[in-house]
Amino acid sequence: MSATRYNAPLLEGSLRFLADLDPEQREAVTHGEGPLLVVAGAGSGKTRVLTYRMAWLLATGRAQPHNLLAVTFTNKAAGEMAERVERLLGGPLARGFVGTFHRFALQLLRKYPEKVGLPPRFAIADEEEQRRLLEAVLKELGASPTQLSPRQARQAISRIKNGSAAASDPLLAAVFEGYQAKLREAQAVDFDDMLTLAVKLLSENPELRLAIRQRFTYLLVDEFQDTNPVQMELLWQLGGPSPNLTAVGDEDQSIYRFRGAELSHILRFEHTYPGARVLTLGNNYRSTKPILAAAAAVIAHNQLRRPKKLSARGGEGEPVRLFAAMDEAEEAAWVVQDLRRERAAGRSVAVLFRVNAASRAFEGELVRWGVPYRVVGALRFWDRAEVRDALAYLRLFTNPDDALAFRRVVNVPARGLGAATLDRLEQAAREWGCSLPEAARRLPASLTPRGREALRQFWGLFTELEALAAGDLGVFVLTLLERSGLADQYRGGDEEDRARLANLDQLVSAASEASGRGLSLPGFLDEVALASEADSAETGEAVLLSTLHAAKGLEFDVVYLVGLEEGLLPLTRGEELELADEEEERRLLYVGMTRAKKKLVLTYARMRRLFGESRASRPSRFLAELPREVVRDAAAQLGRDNFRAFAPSPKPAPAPSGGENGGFRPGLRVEHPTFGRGVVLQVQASGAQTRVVVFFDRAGRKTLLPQLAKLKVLEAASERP
DNA sequence: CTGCTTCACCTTTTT
DNA sequence: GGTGAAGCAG
Repeated sequence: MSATRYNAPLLEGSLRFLADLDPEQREAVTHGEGPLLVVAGAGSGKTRVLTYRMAWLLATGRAQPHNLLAVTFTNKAAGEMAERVERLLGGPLARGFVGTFHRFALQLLRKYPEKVGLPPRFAIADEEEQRRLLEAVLKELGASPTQLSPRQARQAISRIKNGSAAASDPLLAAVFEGYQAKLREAQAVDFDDMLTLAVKLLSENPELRLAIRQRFTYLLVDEFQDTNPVQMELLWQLGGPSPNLTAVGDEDQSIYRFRGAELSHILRFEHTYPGARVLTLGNNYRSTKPILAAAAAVIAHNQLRRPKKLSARGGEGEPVRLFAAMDEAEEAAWVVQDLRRERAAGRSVAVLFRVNAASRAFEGELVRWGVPYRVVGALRFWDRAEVRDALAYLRLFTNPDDALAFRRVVNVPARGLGAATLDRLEQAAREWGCSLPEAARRLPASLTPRGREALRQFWGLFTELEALAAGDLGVFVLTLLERSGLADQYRGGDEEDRARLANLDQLVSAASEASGRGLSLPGFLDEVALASEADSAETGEAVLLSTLHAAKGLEFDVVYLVGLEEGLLPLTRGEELELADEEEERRLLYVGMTRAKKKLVLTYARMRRLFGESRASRPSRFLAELPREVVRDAAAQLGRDNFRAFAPSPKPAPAPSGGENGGFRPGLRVEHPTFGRGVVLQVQASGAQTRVVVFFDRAGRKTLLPQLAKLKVLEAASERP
């Protein structure tokens, strides 16, 4: 089938959509060729700009659908974006790609596995499998858990793979190597491998790279502030030095540093892509003035950002509300009473918290009052043990050499194939130089007669399933659940067992539904592996309970941001916080605050039970950053908690802009003899010395003494509050 | 080999 | 308070 063409009448008709945009948005949407960064503050319509830009590119004939490659952060965002573009155009986005970096990478790898040395049906190792492999590697290397825990190793390896760290430690290097070997042996890749291998694929195959560049002539990236170095490299492979790249992002909403995201990608965009255009969307259409003023005041304390102004187009509205609870129970009770009133008034409501564990108190309270709610970020459906067992069977069916899947389910339900049998199989696999499942198929002589028989039965199931492979996936999965005994495990049990059965039912429905969309079994498994929690965060009638992370991109009439306490937001593990970490915590708060359209409530508890035991807690340091005039009860509440005294003494306070600090103020473009050009982030007056924090295009962030550093002022920055 | 009990560790945040 | 590994009896 040929690509959809948008003919002239439709074209003219569709350009009318430009009238929906404000001048800033229109400027971004109608940008021609070359790299473009759209700095889009919270609620400034960035998704609108991205979708309208895609529509504009199509409607003006610059691109055909298959020329568009749009990358979003979640699958859900991708779905919404595609839908909105299609609605604007009244036509399908056939063969255009709209999805996550990972999905794009996986698609490439599925198409050309042999070019990067992968077996055609490689598996995707989930977190638990990663941990298992790492435990084994660490054990083999004789590393004590105090040296390097599997968890630390996983984090470190992930950072190395996504390019935000190097393997400098010898032990870590050895673990890395052992881990990769085991992954390959199991014919699996982990999440980070998808990206690194996609980069490898493109960088080592010039003809393929060229073909892809010729096909995808327009690149669009959402949430650009959360890209990590490998993703940047992938973009580079896809677009080269002067791509038609539209990057949309906001450094104030970067909340994935822990996952390797680097703020410098957005802050240094013009340097990475010389000649790039940078546009700013400065109108916030989401929140009322008090909400936005409060959020802006908080985020202004960050140094690693472009100073900018976001003006509220919304009305005055009610002040931000602050509530101090005795403990987490009172916090939940108060919030639920308040949100019941809001719901009665027909407003959408969310409760946001820093850590998943905080949702429990609210769930209890909501159940008590019969308020419908949805939890995002709790144990994901796809992560439930019974679902994973079933998926492992499916994986093994898809790839008979998937050792990780085999290991998971040979003995589920128990069929007498325990540790001893697995040891023998492993031994045999080593001797024969084949995969573990392959050894199990060859039934080595070392097996006991019972083990042999059990394995025969086990494989018999797969033979039986062959006959159904071509049919409906739902039927296939249902048969699998019955014949394997997975379902029987939970029959006639307690409430928990019934819940498990219900989950398995849901899996059957999901498979059936995927089948209806034309997905094959491998396609279904890939989709499941890439599914994220945020994907399921529908904003319906129910109250949404969500982590701050998972709430990014959503909006609600009323937002309750709870647990604003030292140690919880900012989250610390005992030790003090580095500046970069504190700033990320502040951004998290900012993201949460800017989800609110009409009403924002911030709460904290003086006593919180975390971990079984009760601990006295202090209000978050960020509360001291709220401008009192927009916060109701602030003086009373904070005064009662002697809050100012609690607030840790801040770093040298940001100097008032335009002050007497040698003529430097945030936002100024400057030049340095060694570091080159940059922008002033902050001016610190401490004693007689003035220090200037500058973010250099090439050299990154530096703190300088301008008296010594020969900093030259280039120009006044465009935005000035 | 299984299923039970006990014990340690844990907690960010997620594609 | 929850999970998962380890240890032990049948």
